[in-house]
Amino acid sequence: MSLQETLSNQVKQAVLASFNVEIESVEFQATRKEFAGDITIVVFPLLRFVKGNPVQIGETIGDYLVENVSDVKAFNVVKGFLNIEISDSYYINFFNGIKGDENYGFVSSSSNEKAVMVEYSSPNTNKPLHLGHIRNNLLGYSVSEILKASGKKIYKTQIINDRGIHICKSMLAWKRFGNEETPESTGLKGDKLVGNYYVKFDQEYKKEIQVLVEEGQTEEEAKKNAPILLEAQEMLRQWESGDEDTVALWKTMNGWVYNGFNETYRNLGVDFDTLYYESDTYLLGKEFVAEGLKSGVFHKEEDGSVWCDLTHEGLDKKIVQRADGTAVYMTQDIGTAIQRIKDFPDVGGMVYTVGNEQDYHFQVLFLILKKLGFDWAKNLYHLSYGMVDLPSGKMKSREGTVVDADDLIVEMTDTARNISQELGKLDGYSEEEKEGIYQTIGLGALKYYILKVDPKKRILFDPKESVDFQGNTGPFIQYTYARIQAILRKASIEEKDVAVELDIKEKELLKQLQLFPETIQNAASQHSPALIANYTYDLVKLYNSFFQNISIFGADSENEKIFRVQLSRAVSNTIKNAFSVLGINVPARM
RNA sequence: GGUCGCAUAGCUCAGCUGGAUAGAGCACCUGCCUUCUAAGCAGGCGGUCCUAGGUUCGAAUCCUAGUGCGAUCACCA
Repeated sequence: MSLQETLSNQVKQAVLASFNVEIESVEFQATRKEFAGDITIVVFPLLRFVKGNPVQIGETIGDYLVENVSDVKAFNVVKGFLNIEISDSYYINFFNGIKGDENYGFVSSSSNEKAVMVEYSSPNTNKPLHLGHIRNNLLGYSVSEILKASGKKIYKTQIINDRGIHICKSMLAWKRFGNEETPESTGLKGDKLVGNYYVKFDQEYKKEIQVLVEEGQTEEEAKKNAPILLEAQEMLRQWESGDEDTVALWKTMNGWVYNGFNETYRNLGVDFDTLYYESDTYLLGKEFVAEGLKSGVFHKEEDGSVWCDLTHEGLDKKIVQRADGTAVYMTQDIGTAIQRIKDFPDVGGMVYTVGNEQDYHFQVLFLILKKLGFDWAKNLYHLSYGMVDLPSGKMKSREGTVVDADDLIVEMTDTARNISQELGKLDGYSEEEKEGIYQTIGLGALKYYILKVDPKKRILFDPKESVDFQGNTGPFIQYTYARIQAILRKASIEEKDVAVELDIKEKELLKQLQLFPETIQNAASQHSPALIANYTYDLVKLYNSFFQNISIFGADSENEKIFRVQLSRAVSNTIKNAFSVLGINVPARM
């Protein structure tokens, strides 16, 4: 039983014994620094049941707790706050229980629980990944790892948008202007090469519009009639009819893009358990339109289009099938969700990592799936996140105002290299080892910078102001980890449980360590890596203060030295575990 | 216009189910490297928690209305 549960029961008994009243719950909070004590019981809520002066009630309960709970050492009452001092032995016991646990904070998954499928990334195959994708990838990966750490089984997936007019545009431009260029012949990453032709298409398209306008067409007509666009549309029709040459080119160019994406994913440190391709799934869902019509969830208009009326739920009417019988985006998503459950029958819920511009779409999607009667539909979660904006406004790939993912990773690594070389602490390491550390730090800075912010909020990213390496940052936390490793390398202690008198800083560290498991659970239920990031920062702040103010090797007694080394190790292990669910590595030196 | 989200220090952000004098980092200013890694520590400066009402013993937190910013409301995906 946790301390809080014990205290809660004892407080209830105290109130029953002293005032003859039964209360349901007791409210706790951490004691503020300026008061003596470790945990505080708020007396005010009890006033509803117990008439009297809050201070006196607090005193009465305090007396009872000191008398009856061995871990309660002393208490004081300030206004309606009952501050309780907990004995050192309680914290020492806790520490000895967890200090050897490498997986502290993590819950291993139980086989009888349903798995969760997390979708993230899901790019289009006509252009390279940018900063917005980075946020998506980091969030999706981290939430997956957090859910895993909280005891869930996870499948990471993405749906690759590999078909449609956008990829035909790149294909067409390559055919016209590409001179048989390949990633090999140009030395370009495949996604970059294909992206270049997407831009090329747009440039040509604009030129043709210009010409048509000069010939007397309106801008609107010109946009529809530009020959290059008509040709791209024709290409899409050919693709849909299975034209061999078109499909072959499509496969080749998508293959280039996948190679490029995989390199970026590898550098970013994210991965997937299973992939879905829109070219396979875009026809799914129509059978459920028929079923929904039968059950009355959907209805047909005179022109043959099929709709779902959600006005009773406070939403609009939503189309699920066009008049010509073809599927729309919503139809596909319905079909894909159902397909996933078929493919992975142990999945009982899904998380969609998609930007907040699609909030409405997912609200509707989840509602429709519920109406269609799927019991897993209640376990769907849209991990919605704010856009990453630049000072100049939104990122637009066609206008070239994007922060390229690969470039950014290189830049961050360069910054880490510069700072590190200036500090010169890596002497004696090989160049290869050094590069690995630079990348760990650079990526750590980037990932932490993005993940520490509440997913719901927008991020303003200024490429001119480099991401910080000091203060509340990834490198700060990594630095503390490396610092502890230096201690551990030098320390030779006898491994045993020791009992020492705790310094205030040591006690604060133990309290913070105690919070880690519940922080993982909270982060999982709220789908928020930011909670882990902030927890870790608090832990590291406390450790650094301890480190700088208390000597480890210069401890007064051998037992104190042993305890401090063990405490340092437990802190570094917790940092490592916390960062692992954020997808951030920790260096042994930096 | 309807709906959804956000608004806290000059800047970037915390603030858990309502609790004590609202916290960090950056920036600016002071100190601390001959001793375990100074990417650090100790301290200073800095607040109309968007506004107005309401609920409550108690509101940054909950409710209502308003303001500002963003998103969305396609037989596009």
